[in-house]
Amino acid sequence: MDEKKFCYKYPHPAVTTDCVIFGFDGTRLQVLLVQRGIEPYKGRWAFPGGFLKMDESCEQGALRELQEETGLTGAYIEQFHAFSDPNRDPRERVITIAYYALVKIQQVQGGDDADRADWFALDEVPPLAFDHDMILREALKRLRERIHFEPVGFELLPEKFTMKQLQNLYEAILDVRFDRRNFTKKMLHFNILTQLDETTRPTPKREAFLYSFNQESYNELKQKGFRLEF
Amino acid sequence: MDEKKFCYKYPHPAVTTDCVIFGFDGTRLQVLLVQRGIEPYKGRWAFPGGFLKMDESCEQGALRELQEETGLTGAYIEQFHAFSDPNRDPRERVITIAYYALVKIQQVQGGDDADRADWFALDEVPPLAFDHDMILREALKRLRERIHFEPVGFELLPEKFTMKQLQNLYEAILDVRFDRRNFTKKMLHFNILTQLDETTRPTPKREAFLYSFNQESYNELKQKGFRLEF
DNA sequence: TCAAAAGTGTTCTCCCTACACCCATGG
DNA sequence: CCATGGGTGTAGGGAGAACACTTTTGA
Repeated sequence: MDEKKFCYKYPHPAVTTDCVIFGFDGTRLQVLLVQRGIEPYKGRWAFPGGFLKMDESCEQGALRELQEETGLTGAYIEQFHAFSDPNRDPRERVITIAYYALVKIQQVQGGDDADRADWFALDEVPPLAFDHDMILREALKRLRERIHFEPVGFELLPEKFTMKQLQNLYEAILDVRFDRRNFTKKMLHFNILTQLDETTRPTPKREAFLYSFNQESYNELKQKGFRLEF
Repeated sequence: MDEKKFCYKYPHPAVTTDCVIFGFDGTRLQVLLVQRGIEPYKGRWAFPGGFLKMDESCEQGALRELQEETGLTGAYIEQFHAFSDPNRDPRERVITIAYYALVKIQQVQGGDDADRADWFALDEVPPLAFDHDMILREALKRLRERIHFEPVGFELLPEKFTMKQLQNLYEAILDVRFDRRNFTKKMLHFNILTQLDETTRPTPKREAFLYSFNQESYNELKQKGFRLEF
Protein backbone atom coordinates (compact mmCIF):
# COMPACT_ATOMS: atom_id res chain seq x y z
CA MET A 1 0.00 0.00 0.00
CA ASP A 2 2.88 2.37 0.69
CA GLU A 3 4.83 0.46 -1.87
CA LYS A 4 7.43 2.59 -3.60
CA LYS A 5 8.20 1.09 -6.92
CA PHE A 6 9.55 3.99 -8.96
CA CYS A 7 13.23 4.28 -8.24
CA TYR A 8 15.94 6.64 -9.45
CA LYS A 9 19.64 7.06 -8.98
CA TYR A 10 19.16 10.63 -7.78
CA PRO A 11 16.28 12.16 -5.88
CA HIS A 12 13.45 13.56 -8.03
CA PRO A 13 10.88 16.11 -6.99
CA ALA A 14 7.20 15.56 -7.62
CA VAL A 15 5.71 17.86 -10.24
CA THR A 16 2.18 19.23 -10.27
CA THR A 17 0.28 21.77 -12.32
CA ASP A 18 -2.08 24.36 -10.87
CA CYS A 19 -4.44 26.60 -12.73
CA VAL A 20 -5.71 30.03 -11.78
CA ILE A 21 -9.00 30.36 -13.63
CA PHE A 22 -10.16 33.90 -14.22
CA GLY A 23 -13.72 34.77 -15.04
CA PHE A 24 -15.65 38.02 -15.27
CA ASP A 25 -19.21 38.56 -14.12
CA GLY A 26 -19.69 41.88 -15.87
CA THR A 27 -18.42 43.87 -12.93
CA ARG A 28 -15.75 42.05 -11.01
CA LEU A 29 -12.90 39.72 -11.80
CA GLN A 30 -13.36 36.30 -10.26
CA VAL A 31 -11.31 33.16 -9.70
CA LEU A 32 -12.52 29.59 -9.55
CA LEU A 33 -11.46 27.67 -6.46
CA VAL A 34 -11.98 24.09 -5.34
CA GLN A 35 -12.26 23.02 -1.74
CA ARG A 36 -9.74 20.38 -0.76
CA GLY A 37 -11.28 17.10 0.38
CA ILE A 38 -8.07 15.58 1.75
CA GLU A 39 -5.09 16.49 3.85
CA PRO A 40 -2.99 18.52 3.82
CA TYR A 41 -5.02 21.70 3.99
CA LYS A 42 -8.26 19.69 4.05
CA GLY A 43 -11.22 22.04 3.77
CA ARG A 44 -9.16 24.91 2.47
CA TRP A 45 -9.74 26.42 -0.91
CA ALA A 46 -7.11 26.04 -3.62
CA PHE A 47 -6.64 26.24 -7.34
CA PRO A 48 -7.51 23.14 -9.31
CA GLY A 49 -4.45 21.10 -10.15
CA GLY A 50 -2.65 17.86 -9.49
CA PHE A 51 0.24 15.59 -10.29
CA LEU A 52 1.67 15.45 -13.75
CA LYS A 53 1.61 12.15 -15.61
CA MET A 54 4.78 10.92 -17.23
CA ASP A 55 3.47 10.90 -20.77
CA GLU A 56 1.92 14.34 -20.86
CA SER A 57 3.37 17.83 -21.12
CA CYS A 58 2.57 20.34 -18.40
CA GLU A 59 0.03 22.00 -20.63
CA GLN A 60 -1.74 18.71 -21.25
CA GLY A 61 -1.63 18.00 -17.53
CA ALA A 62 -3.09 21.36 -16.63
CA LEU A 63 -5.91 20.90 -19.16
CA ARG A 64 -6.61 17.40 -17.88
CA GLU A 65 -6.82 18.53 -14.27
CA LEU A 66 -9.07 21.37 -15.31
CA GLN A 67 -11.41 18.94 -17.00
CA GLU A 68 -11.37 16.52 -14.08
CA GLU A 69 -11.95 19.07 -11.37
CA THR A 70 -14.20 21.62 -13.05
CA GLY A 71 -15.51 20.05 -16.25
CA LEU A 72 -13.89 22.79 -18.31
CA THR A 73 -12.54 21.75 -21.72
CA GLY A 74 -10.57 23.61 -24.33
CA ALA A 75 -9.90 26.64 -22.14
CA TYR A 76 -7.32 29.22 -23.13
CA ILE A 77 -4.46 28.61 -20.71
CA GLU A 78 -1.06 30.15 -20.38
CA GLN A 79 1.85 29.04 -18.27
CA PHE A 80 3.22 31.82 -16.10
CA HIS A 81 5.53 30.54 -13.38
CA ALA A 82 7.03 27.50 -11.69
CA PHE A 83 6.89 27.61 -7.89
CA SER A 84 9.68 25.64 -6.33
CA ASP A 85 10.26 26.54 -2.70
CA PRO A 86 11.59 23.29 -1.18
CA ASN A 87 9.04 23.49 1.66
CA ARG A 88 5.96 24.60 -0.22
CA ASP A 89 4.30 21.20 0.27
CA PRO A 90 4.50 19.45 3.66
CA ARG A 91 4.27 15.96 2.13
CA GLU A 92 7.29 15.89 -0.12
CA ARG A 93 9.26 18.08 -2.44
CA VAL A 94 6.73 19.35 -4.98
CA ILE A 95 7.34 21.78 -7.78
CA THR A 96 4.25 23.21 -9.39
CA ILE A 97 3.98 24.66 -12.85
CA ALA A 98 1.27 27.31 -12.68
CA TYR A 99 -1.05 28.34 -15.47
CA TYR A 100 -3.80 30.83 -15.73
CA ALA A 101 -6.95 30.33 -17.74
CA LEU A 102 -9.34 32.90 -19.11
CA VAL A 103 -12.89 31.61 -19.40
CA LYS A 104 -16.38 32.87 -19.97
CA ILE A 105 -17.83 32.61 -16.53
CA GLN A 106 -21.10 31.14 -17.72
CA GLN A 107 -19.21 28.12 -19.10
CA VAL A 108 -18.57 26.90 -15.57
CA GLN A 109 -21.02 26.64 -12.80
CA GLY A 110 -19.46 26.25 -9.42
CA GLY A 111 -19.87 22.90 -7.71
CA ASP A 112 -20.94 20.81 -10.68
CA ASP A 113 -18.48 18.11 -9.74
CA ALA A 114 -17.57 15.79 -6.92
CA ASP A 115 -15.30 18.48 -5.56
CA ARG A 116 -16.87 21.67 -4.42
CA ALA A 117 -15.92 24.40 -6.83
CA ASP A 118 -16.95 28.03 -6.56
CA TRP A 119 -16.27 31.44 -7.98
CA PHE A 120 -14.81 34.11 -5.71
CA ALA A 121 -14.45 37.80 -6.44
CA LEU A 122 -10.86 38.89 -6.11
CA ASP A 123 -11.38 40.79 -2.90
CA GLU A 124 -13.30 37.92 -1.32
CA VAL A 125 -10.78 35.17 -1.85
CA PRO A 126 -10.23 33.30 1.44
CA PRO A 127 -6.78 32.25 2.63
CA LEU A 128 -5.69 29.51 0.29
CA ALA A 129 -3.87 26.20 0.68
CA PHE A 130 -0.12 25.82 0.15
CA ASP A 131 1.46 28.89 -1.44
CA HIS A 132 -1.59 29.56 -3.58
CA ASP A 133 -1.95 33.10 -2.26
CA MET A 134 1.38 33.86 -3.82
CA ILE A 135 0.39 32.05 -6.98
CA LEU A 136 -2.69 34.25 -7.25
CA ARG A 137 -0.67 37.43 -6.83
CA GLU A 138 1.74 36.34 -9.52
CA ALA A 139 -1.07 35.33 -11.87
CA LEU A 140 -2.68 38.73 -11.52
CA LYS A 141 0.60 40.45 -12.20
CA ARG A 142 1.04 38.45 -15.36
CA LEU A 143 -2.52 38.99 -16.50
CA ARG A 144 -1.97 42.73 -16.10
CA GLU A 145 1.09 42.59 -18.28
CA ARG A 146 -0.64 40.43 -20.85
CA ILE A 147 -3.50 42.85 -21.29
CA HIS A 148 -1.12 45.33 -22.90
CA PHE A 149 -0.40 42.99 -25.79
CA GLU A 150 -3.56 40.92 -26.12
CA PRO A 151 -7.23 41.77 -26.01
CA VAL A 152 -7.98 39.43 -23.14
CA GLY A 153 -11.60 40.40 -23.36
CA PHE A 154 -12.03 37.84 -26.12
CA GLU A 155 -11.76 35.07 -23.61
CA LEU A 156 -13.45 36.59 -20.59
CA LEU A 157 -16.56 38.20 -22.05
CA PRO A 158 -19.59 36.53 -23.59
CA GLU A 159 -19.99 36.65 -27.36
CA LYS A 160 -21.97 39.84 -27.16
CA PHE A 161 -21.26 42.51 -24.59
CA THR A 162 -21.75 46.17 -23.94
CA MET A 163 -19.05 48.79 -23.98
CA LYS A 164 -19.59 49.30 -20.30
CA GLN A 165 -18.88 45.63 -19.60
CA LEU A 166 -15.66 45.87 -21.58
CA GLN A 167 -14.67 48.96 -19.68
CA ASN A 168 -15.52 47.31 -16.37
CA LEU A 169 -13.29 44.42 -17.35
CA TYR A 170 -10.30 46.61 -18.06
CA GLU A 171 -10.91 48.60 -14.93
CA ALA A 172 -11.20 45.43 -12.86
CA ILE A 173 -8.00 43.90 -14.21
CA LEU A 174 -5.90 47.02 -14.08
CA ASP A 175 -7.63 48.52 -11.05
CA VAL A 176 -7.98 51.94 -12.63
CA ARG A 177 -10.85 54.13 -13.85
CA PHE A 178 -11.30 55.41 -17.36
CA ASP A 179 -13.31 58.20 -18.86
CA ARG A 180 -16.32 56.59 -20.49
CA ARG A 181 -16.10 58.58 -23.72
CA ASN A 182 -12.36 58.26 -24.18
CA PHE A 183 -12.49 54.55 -23.50
CA THR A 184 -15.12 54.02 -26.17
CA LYS A 185 -13.19 56.04 -28.71
CA LYS A 186 -9.97 54.21 -28.01
CA MET A 187 -11.50 50.77 -28.25
CA LEU A 188 -13.37 51.50 -31.46
CA HIS A 189 -10.20 52.90 -32.93
CA PHE A 190 -8.52 49.51 -32.96
CA ASN A 191 -11.19 48.19 -35.33
CA ILE A 192 -11.41 44.89 -33.54
CA LEU A 193 -14.96 45.41 -32.32
CA THR A 194 -18.12 44.99 -34.34
CA GLN A 195 -21.05 47.04 -33.26
CA LEU A 196 -24.13 44.84 -33.56
CA ASP A 197 -27.60 45.95 -34.48
CA GLU A 198 -28.93 44.45 -31.30
CA THR A 199 -29.23 46.22 -28.05
CA THR A 200 -29.69 45.00 -24.55
CA ARG A 201 -31.00 46.41 -21.35
CA PRO A 202 -28.33 45.81 -18.74
CA THR A 203 -30.07 48.11 -16.28
CA PRO A 204 -33.71 48.98 -16.37
CA LYS A 205 -32.83 52.50 -17.41
CA ARG A 206 -31.86 52.57 -21.00
CA GLU A 207 -30.82 50.12 -23.67
CA ALA A 208 -27.19 49.80 -24.72
CA PHE A 209 -25.51 48.65 -27.92
CA LEU A 210 -24.01 45.20 -28.07
CA TYR A 211 -20.58 44.56 -29.53
CA SER A 212 -18.68 41.46 -30.51
CA PHE A 213 -14.99 40.91 -31.08
CA ASN A 214 -13.85 40.60 -34.65
CA GLN A 215 -11.27 37.84 -34.54
CA GLU A 216 -10.17 38.39 -38.14
CA SER A 217 -9.40 42.06 -37.75
CA TYR A 218 -7.62 41.28 -34.54
CA ASN A 219 -5.40 38.67 -36.14
CA GLU A 220 -4.48 41.08 -38.93
CA LEU A 221 -3.68 43.79 -36.45
CA LYS A 222 -1.62 41.48 -34.33
CA GLN A 223 0.50 40.31 -37.23
CA LYS A 224 1.46 43.87 -37.98
CA GLY A 225 2.44 44.17 -34.35
CA PHE A 226 0.52 46.41 -32.03
CA ARG A 227 0.18 47.53 -28.49
CA LEU A 228 -2.89 48.17 -26.46
CA GLU A 229 -2.17 51.36 -24.58
CA PHE A 230 -3.58 51.91 -21.14
CA MET B 1 27.01 1.75 -9.78
CA ASP B 2 23.62 2.04 -11.39
CA GLU B 3 22.08 1.65 -7.98
CA LYS B 4 18.69 3.31 -7.75
CA LYS B 5 18.04 4.22 -4.19
CA PHE B 6 15.49 7.03 -4.42
CA CYS B 7 12.07 5.45 -4.64
CA TYR B 8 8.57 6.86 -4.90
CA LYS B 9 5.05 5.53 -5.01
CA TYR B 10 4.39 7.31 -8.29
CA PRO B 11 6.79 8.11 -11.11
CA HIS B 12 8.60 11.44 -10.81
CA PRO B 13 10.23 13.40 -13.60
CA ALA B 14 13.75 14.76 -13.27
CA VAL B 15 13.92 18.54 -13.02
CA THR B 16 16.70 20.73 -14.35
CA THR B 17 17.27 24.44 -14.73
CA ASP B 18 18.75 26.06 -17.82
CA CYS B 19 19.88 29.61 -18.19
CA VAL B 20 19.98 31.75 -21.30
CA ILE B 21 22.65 34.34 -20.57
CA PHE B 22 22.38 37.52 -22.58
CA GLY B 23 25.26 39.91 -22.98
CA PHE B 24 25.89 42.93 -25.17
CA ASP B 25 29.17 43.80 -26.83
CA GLY B 26 28.21 47.36 -27.72
CA THR B 27 26.76 46.35 -31.07
CA ARG B 28 25.18 42.94 -30.99
CA LEU B 29 23.23 40.86 -28.52
CA GLN B 30 25.09 37.72 -27.51
CA VAL B 31 24.37 34.51 -25.63
CA LEU B 32 26.77 32.43 -23.57
CA LEU B 33 26.89 28.76 -24.50
CA VAL B 34 28.79 25.81 -23.08
CA GLN B 35 29.92 22.87 -25.12
CA ARG B 36 28.71 19.54 -23.81
CA GLY B 37 31.43 17.13 -22.74
CA ILE B 38 29.18 14.11 -22.31
CA GLU B 39 26.38 12.29 -24.07
CA PRO B 40 23.71 12.92 -25.10
CA TYR B 41 24.50 15.66 -27.59
CA LYS B 42 28.20 15.44 -26.74
CA GLY B 43 30.12 18.22 -28.48
CA ARG B 44 27.00 20.30 -29.09
CA TRP B 45 26.52 23.72 -27.60
CA ALA B 46 23.86 24.26 -24.98
CA PHE B 47 22.81 26.66 -22.28
CA PRO B 48 24.42 26.16 -18.90
CA GLY B 49 22.20 24.24 -16.54
CA GLY B 50 21.75 21.01 -14.67
CA PHE B 51 19.79 18.96 -12.24
CA LEU B 52 18.03 20.62 -9.36
CA LYS B 53 19.00 19.62 -5.83
CA MET B 54 16.29 18.73 -3.38
CA ASP B 55 17.02 21.49 -0.90
CA GLU B 56 17.20 24.41 -3.30
CA SER B 57 14.61 26.41 -5.17
CA CYS B 58 14.80 26.61 -8.94
CA GLU B 59 16.25 30.07 -8.70
CA GLN B 60 18.97 28.88 -6.35
CA GLY B 61 19.65 25.94 -8.64
CA ALA B 62 19.95 28.15 -11.69
CA LEU B 63 22.35 30.49 -9.89
CA ARG B 64 24.43 27.55 -8.65
CA GLU B 65 24.73 26.04 -12.11
CA LEU B 66 25.66 29.42 -13.50
CA GLN B 67 28.44 29.71 -10.96
CA GLU B 68 29.67 26.18 -11.55
CA GLU B 69 29.69 26.35 -15.32
CA THR B 70 30.62 29.94 -16.03
CA GLY B 71 31.95 31.44 -12.80
CA LEU B 72 29.17 34.03 -12.82
CA THR B 73 27.82 35.06 -9.41
CA GLY B 74 24.96 37.29 -8.40
CA ALA B 75 23.58 37.69 -11.90
CA TYR B 76 20.13 39.14 -12.50
CA ILE B 77 18.06 36.15 -13.53
CA GLU B 78 14.42 35.77 -14.33
CA GLN B 79 12.41 32.63 -14.81
CA PHE B 80 10.48 32.61 -18.04
CA HIS B 81 9.16 29.16 -18.93
CA ALA B 82 9.09 25.48 -18.02
CA PHE B 83 9.70 23.13 -20.94
CA SER B 84 8.04 19.80 -20.45
CA ASP B 85 7.70 17.84 -23.65
CA PRO B 86 7.84 14.21 -22.50
CA ASN B 87 10.52 13.39 -25.09
CA ARG B 88 12.71 16.45 -24.85
CA ASP B 89 15.54 14.44 -23.23
CA PRO B 90 16.43 10.99 -24.59
CA ARG B 91 17.66 9.73 -21.21
CA GLU B 92 14.57 10.05 -19.07
CA ARG B 93 11.65 12.35 -18.50
CA VAL B 94 13.19 15.74 -17.76
CA ILE B 95 11.39 18.99 -17.18
CA THR B 96 13.50 22.09 -17.32
CA ILE B 97 12.75 25.42 -15.72
CA ALA B 98 14.34 28.03 -17.94
CA TYR B 99 15.75 31.37 -16.82
CA TYR B 100 17.37 34.18 -18.63
CA ALA B 101 20.17 36.25 -17.20
CA LEU B 102 21.27 39.73 -18.17
CA VAL B 103 24.95 40.32 -17.54
CA LYS B 104 27.67 42.77 -18.39
CA ILE B 105 29.60 40.89 -20.99
CA GLN B 106 32.99 41.81 -19.57
CA GLN B 107 32.10 40.01 -16.34
CA VAL B 108 32.45 36.67 -18.10
CA GLN B 109 35.23 35.59 -20.33
CA GLY B 110 34.40 32.56 -22.40
CA GLY B 111 36.22 29.36 -21.56
CA ASP B 112 37.42 30.28 -18.09
CA ASP B 113 36.25 26.97 -16.70
CA ALA B 114 36.64 23.26 -17.19
CA ASP B 115 33.77 23.37 -19.66
CA ARG B 116 34.28 25.32 -22.82
CA ALA B 117 32.10 28.39 -22.69
CA ASP B 118 31.82 31.03 -25.37
CA TRP B 119 29.80 34.00 -26.44
CA PHE B 120 27.83 33.80 -29.69
CA ALA B 121 26.12 36.62 -31.48
CA LEU B 122 22.44 35.88 -31.97
CA ASP B 123 22.73 35.27 -35.69
CA GLU B 124 25.73 32.99 -35.25
CA VAL B 125 24.28 30.59 -32.72
CA PRO B 126 24.91 27.01 -33.89
CA PRO B 127 22.26 24.28 -33.65
CA LEU B 128 21.86 23.58 -29.96
CA ALA B 129 21.40 20.46 -27.87
CA PHE B 130 17.99 19.21 -26.73
CA ASP B 131 15.22 21.74 -27.35
CA HIS B 132 17.50 24.66 -26.58
CA ASP B 133 16.78 26.31 -29.92
CA MET B 134 13.19 26.64 -28.80
CA ILE B 135 14.30 27.83 -25.40
CA LEU B 136 16.33 30.58 -27.03
CA ARG B 137 13.42 31.72 -29.16
CA GLU B 138 11.19 31.89 -26.13
CA ALA B 139 13.80 33.73 -24.08
CA LEU B 140 14.15 36.36 -26.78
CA LYS B 141 10.41 36.79 -26.96
CA ARG B 142 10.24 37.34 -23.22
CA LEU B 143 13.17 39.72 -23.19
CA ARG B 144 11.43 41.78 -25.86
CA GLU B 145 8.32 41.99 -23.75
CA ARG B 146 10.29 42.81 -20.63
CA ILE B 147 12.02 45.75 -22.25
CA HIS B 148 8.71 47.61 -22.36
CA PHE B 149 8.46 47.64 -18.58
CA GLU B 150 12.05 47.56 -17.39
CA PRO B 151 15.16 49.40 -18.49
CA VAL B 152 17.10 46.23 -19.20
CA GLY B 153 20.10 48.35 -20.11
CA PHE B 154 20.96 48.53 -16.42
CA GLU B 155 22.08 44.97 -16.48
CA LEU B 156 23.54 44.63 -19.94
CA LEU B 157 25.65 47.75 -20.28
CA PRO B 158 28.81 48.70 -18.40
CA GLU B 159 28.58 51.35 -15.68
CA LYS B 160 29.32 54.10 -18.15
CA PHE B 161 28.14 53.99 -21.70
CA THR B 162 27.40 56.20 -24.65
CA MET B 163 23.99 57.04 -25.99
CA LYS B 164 24.86 55.19 -29.15
CA GLN B 165 25.58 52.01 -27.21
CA LEU B 166 22.22 52.30 -25.48
CA GLN B 167 20.51 52.81 -28.80
CA ASN B 168 22.37 49.86 -30.31
CA LEU B 169 21.16 47.75 -27.43
CA TYR B 170 17.52 48.62 -27.95
CA GLU B 171 17.87 48.15 -31.67
CA ALA B 172 19.54 44.78 -31.19
CA ILE B 173 16.90 43.49 -28.79
CA LEU B 174 13.88 44.77 -30.66
CA ASP B 175 15.40 44.42 -34.14
CA VAL B 176 14.32 47.89 -35.22
CA ARG B 177 16.05 51.15 -36.08
CA PHE B 178 15.51 54.46 -34.32
CA ASP B 179 16.23 58.02 -35.27
CA ARG B 180 19.34 59.07 -33.38
CA ARG B 181 17.98 62.42 -32.21
CA ASN B 182 14.56 61.16 -31.22
CA PHE B 183 16.03 58.26 -29.32
CA THR B 184 18.24 60.57 -27.26
CA LYS B 185 15.38 62.87 -26.43
CA LYS B 186 13.12 60.02 -25.41
CA MET B 187 15.67 58.40 -23.15
CA LEU B 188 16.66 61.64 -21.44
CA HIS B 189 13.01 62.39 -20.90
CA PHE B 190 12.62 59.50 -18.46
CA ASN B 191 15.18 61.10 -16.16
CA ILE B 192 16.80 57.80 -15.35
CA LEU B 193 20.09 58.65 -17.05
CA THR B 194 22.85 60.81 -15.61
CA GLN B 195 25.02 62.56 -18.13
CA LEU B 196 28.57 62.37 -16.83
CA ASP B 197 31.27 64.98 -17.25
CA GLU B 198 33.50 62.38 -18.79
CA THR B 199 33.66 61.58 -22.43
CA THR B 200 35.08 58.68 -24.33
CA ARG B 201 36.31 58.10 -27.80
CA PRO B 202 34.48 55.07 -29.10
CA THR B 203 35.73 55.73 -32.61
CA PRO B 204 38.77 57.78 -33.47
CA LYS B 205 36.52 60.43 -34.94
CA ARG B 206 35.01 62.37 -32.13
CA GLU B 207 34.51 62.00 -28.42
CA ALA B 208 31.08 61.11 -27.04
CA PHE B 209 29.42 61.77 -23.69
CA LEU B 210 29.19 59.01 -21.17
CA TYR B 211 26.00 58.28 -19.26
CA SER B 212 25.18 56.15 -16.28
CA PHE B 213 21.86 54.82 -15.05
CA ASN B 214 20.38 56.50 -12.03
CA GLN B 215 18.96 53.64 -10.01
CA GLU B 216 17.19 55.94 -7.54
CA SER B 217 15.29 57.89 -10.14
CA TYR B 218 14.40 54.64 -11.82
CA ASN B 219 12.99 53.15 -8.64
CA GLU B 220 10.89 56.25 -8.02
CA LEU B 221 9.59 56.19 -11.55
CA LYS B 222 8.82 52.51 -11.37
CA GLN B 223 6.82 52.83 -8.17
CA LYS B 224 4.56 55.36 -9.84
CA GLY B 225 4.12 52.86 -12.62
CA PHE B 226 5.45 53.58 -16.05
CA ARG B 227 5.94 52.17 -19.48
CA LEU B 228 8.88 52.44 -21.77
CA GLU B 229 7.38 53.13 -25.15
CA PHE B 230 9.00 51.74 -28.26
C1' DT C 1 -40.38 65.38 -13.00
C1' DC C 2 -36.42 63.51 -11.42
C1' DA C 3 -32.62 60.31 -11.16
C1' DA C 4 -29.75 57.08 -13.47
C1' DA C 5 -27.48 55.26 -17.43
C1' DA C 6 -25.94 55.72 -22.28
C1' DG C 7 -24.73 58.05 -26.43
C1' DT C 8 -21.88 61.56 -28.61
C1' DG C 9 -18.01 65.85 -30.16
C1' DT C 10 -14.61 69.48 -29.31
C1' DT C 11 -10.55 71.56 -27.62
C1' DC C 12 -6.08 71.59 -25.86
C1' DT C 13 -1.85 69.80 -24.96
C1' DC C 14 1.87 66.95 -25.30
C1' DC C 15 4.62 63.63 -27.37
C1' DC C 16 6.21 61.33 -31.30
C1' DT C 17 8.09 61.94 -35.89
C1' DA C 18 10.53 63.68 -39.59
C1' DC C 19 14.14 66.20 -40.87
C1' DA C 20 19.23 69.37 -41.51
C1' DC C 21 23.07 71.69 -40.00
C1' DC C 22 27.30 72.33 -37.38
C1' DC C 23 31.47 70.71 -35.02
C1' DA C 24 35.48 67.84 -34.01
C1' DT C 25 38.85 64.67 -35.46
C1' DG C 26 42.00 61.66 -38.26
C1' DG C 27 43.55 60.44 -42.51
C1' DC D 1 39.95 69.26 -47.02
C1' DC D 2 37.08 65.70 -46.70
C1' DA D 3 34.84 61.82 -44.67
C1' DT D 4 32.98 60.05 -40.52
C1' DG D 5 30.57 60.28 -36.34
C1' DG D 6 28.41 62.99 -32.73
C1' DG D 7 25.78 66.77 -30.94
C1' DT D 8 21.60 69.60 -31.19
C1' DG D 9 16.46 72.20 -32.46
C1' DT D 10 12.13 72.85 -34.85
C1' DA D 11 7.80 72.36 -37.12
C1' DG D 12 3.74 69.53 -37.92
C1' DG D 13 0.50 65.97 -36.96
C1' DG D 14 -1.96 62.70 -34.21
C1' DA D 15 -3.54 60.70 -30.18
C1' DG D 16 -4.79 60.98 -25.36
C1' DA D 17 -7.08 63.63 -21.71
C1' DA D 18 -10.41 66.74 -20.00
C1' DC D 19 -14.91 67.99 -20.29
C1' DA D 20 -21.04 68.76 -20.82
C1' DC D 21 -25.22 68.12 -22.80
C1' DT D 22 -28.95 65.30 -24.59
C1' DT D 23 -31.92 61.18 -24.61
C1' DT D 24 -34.33 57.38 -22.65
C1' DT D 25 -36.88 55.22 -19.17
C1' DG D 26 -38.62 53.71 -14.68
C1' DA D 27 -39.86 55.16 -10.28
